[in-house]
Amino acid sequence: MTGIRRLAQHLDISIGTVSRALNGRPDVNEETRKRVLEAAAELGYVPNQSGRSLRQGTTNIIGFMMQTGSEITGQGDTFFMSVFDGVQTVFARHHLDLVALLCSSEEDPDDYLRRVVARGFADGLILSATQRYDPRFEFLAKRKIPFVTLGRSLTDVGQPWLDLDFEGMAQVSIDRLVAKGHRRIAVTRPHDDINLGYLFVDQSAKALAAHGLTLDPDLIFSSKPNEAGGYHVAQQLLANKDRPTAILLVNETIAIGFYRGLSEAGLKPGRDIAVIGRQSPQAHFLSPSLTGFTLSRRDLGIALAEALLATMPAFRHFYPEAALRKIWQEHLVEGESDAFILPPR
Amino acid sequence: MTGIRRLAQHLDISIGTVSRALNGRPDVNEETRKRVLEAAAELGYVPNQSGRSLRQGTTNIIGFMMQTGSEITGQGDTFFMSVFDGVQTVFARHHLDLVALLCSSEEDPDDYLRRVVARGFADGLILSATQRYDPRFEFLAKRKIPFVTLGRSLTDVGQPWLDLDFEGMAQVSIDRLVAKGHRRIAVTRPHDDINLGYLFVDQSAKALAAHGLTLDPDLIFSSKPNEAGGYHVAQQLLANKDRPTAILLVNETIAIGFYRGLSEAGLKPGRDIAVIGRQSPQAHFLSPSLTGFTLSRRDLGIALAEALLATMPAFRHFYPEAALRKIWQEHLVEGESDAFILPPR
DNA sequence: CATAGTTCCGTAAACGTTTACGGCGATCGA
DNA sequence: TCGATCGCCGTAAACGTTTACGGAACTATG
Repeated sequence: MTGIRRLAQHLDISIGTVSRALNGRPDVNEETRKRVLEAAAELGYVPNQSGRSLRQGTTNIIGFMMQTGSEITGQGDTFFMSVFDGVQTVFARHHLDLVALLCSSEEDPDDYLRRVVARGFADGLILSATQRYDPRFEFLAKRKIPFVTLGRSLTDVGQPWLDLDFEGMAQVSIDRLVAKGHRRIAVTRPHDDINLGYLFVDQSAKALAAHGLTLDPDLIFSSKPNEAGGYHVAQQLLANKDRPTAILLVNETIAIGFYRGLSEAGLKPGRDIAVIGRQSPQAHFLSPSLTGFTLSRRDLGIALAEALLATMPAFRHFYPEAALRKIWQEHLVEGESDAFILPPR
Repeated sequence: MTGIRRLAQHLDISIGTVSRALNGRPDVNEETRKRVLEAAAELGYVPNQSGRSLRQGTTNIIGFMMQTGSEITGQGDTFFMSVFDGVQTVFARHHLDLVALLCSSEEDPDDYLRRVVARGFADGLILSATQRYDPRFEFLAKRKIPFVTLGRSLTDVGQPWLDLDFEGMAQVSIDRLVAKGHRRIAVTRPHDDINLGYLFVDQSAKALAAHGLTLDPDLIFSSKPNEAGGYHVAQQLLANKDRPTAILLVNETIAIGFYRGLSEAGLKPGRDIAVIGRQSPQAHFLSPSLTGFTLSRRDLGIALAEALLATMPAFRHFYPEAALRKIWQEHLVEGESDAFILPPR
């Protein structure tokens, strides 16, 4: 309705000049630029996205792909919301918009991604929940779509990634628990093929080995990354004939269910068993308070955005020294849940 | 690259025919349609969204507007994710895609919406977190953008809405607590101008009045809709000189923080105070278990999608009898948190 | 004063679709 | 047999931008 044509007509100049004025091109008189901008504001003109995309093959949209359905996505959405906020502060500087691309639980993620790319939805993508082997990487690389992943994978196409320091968390946790006398330590891992599970379990085993201990395969508990999964972990733990004295929870969201499971059996974290997990807005208010790792998700979002832009030709020069690949250290917040010290034998 | 032109050339027919074949137009030979579809699949052709949108002014995208930043969005983890899943099962039938439009916490929601609309992002919108008076409604109505809201508002432009039965929850909760002997009952409400807070508090007062009781203004606790808010509520409650014997928590996510706050003061829900809240995946695993209201969020999502499509001319005839406005009853799941019975005086 | 350079602006061609319009051959009805 | 109808298809004009190109007016330079 209020296209550029109408705006040009209203100002009695050509649409070419209007476009140049709006896009900050140098070859336009500053005086007329001012007039154009004022008129645009007055008439509430905003360029039509379709027309612009069609012409210059760019959408000014970055998509963050995630999966819906409570079964699959267990990451609390407060996690992503905080990350989003960091991402957006960077994008806002470049007039980029962030949208969440929601892959239904009924659709195959690879098919979904194919559709997104073919339709030309976004100029760049952020992928999360990276699988151990993730075919999405190769697909995007072949199409030369800029993307960054939140999470590593054994599939490596040279794209930037950021990840949390799961190895570090395993190492620090094991050392800490062993120092408190624990020798029989359980670990959790997500039930699916998400990559972090492998990293965490492997490093836990290595850390134990360094102390001359082994990771009992019966003490590796798989769980869905949600509260129900945590409850199930507690049940697995209780069912073990030689009950472990400590446990590491790799997922943020399972702590609540795990606490509940223990409580029903009359056990209390920090008194009857040592628990180390991941801090989160929820876990922070558990009782007894959870000892766990944390980091600023907002900063993570900022880094994610910068890493992505650093690979996009149009924005690369803004971020010449962005960290393209980085493992983010988390730091341990001490709570009461790992207060349980095993008496020396 | 692989545009419709290339596809037509490969088949040696005109692009017009190709387009008609792909779009299921009647005036094309079934034989050639088959050839076109096969070739399209073979070459991996997917119509460019920008070109299509530009031509027919439609994007096949529905946007769900939400706000990022942990301060603001406190809706429980998987609440939206489950709703999304319901929405998508309906949209999938019509080749509509759902994306979450993420309004940064640094941007004014009204401005954001203006931009979204002007750029022609989506064919329809779903709004949540409806304010008591919500200017977004009038803006969208004036532009004739189809939209539906998850939540009522005093602003009413005739759009469809769905909402949870906050009045019913207040009524049932109050009746239940009064029957257990409670006379001094506290309620919570969100700290901002979101509409549900007014509904809930008003109805609570009415329900109390029906029993000859009054709602003490000092027992209306405002809180941010997150765990920290719940903790703060507990502190407010403990600071009250004439401590209430029961409390209603209107937000899903505040229960955990509230439990923690009580626990630090040596109080236990169900033993020292009666608590009724809202069920959620987290609350389900609280200990003692929370008595609270729940409903199928997936069904809510389905209804939301159908209500929206029923207002869109292109889809209206598919949903002739969709509920355009409906208050969704929740049902009470009994837990242990309201077991506390006040001895008769 | 002539020439070259600069500054600004208008013109028009793209970008990839969809769709109104018209046309051609074939079929049908009388 | 002839006109009308029908089925199918090609042509070309839109949709709203951006941008390469060229030109007009002015300035600087010799």
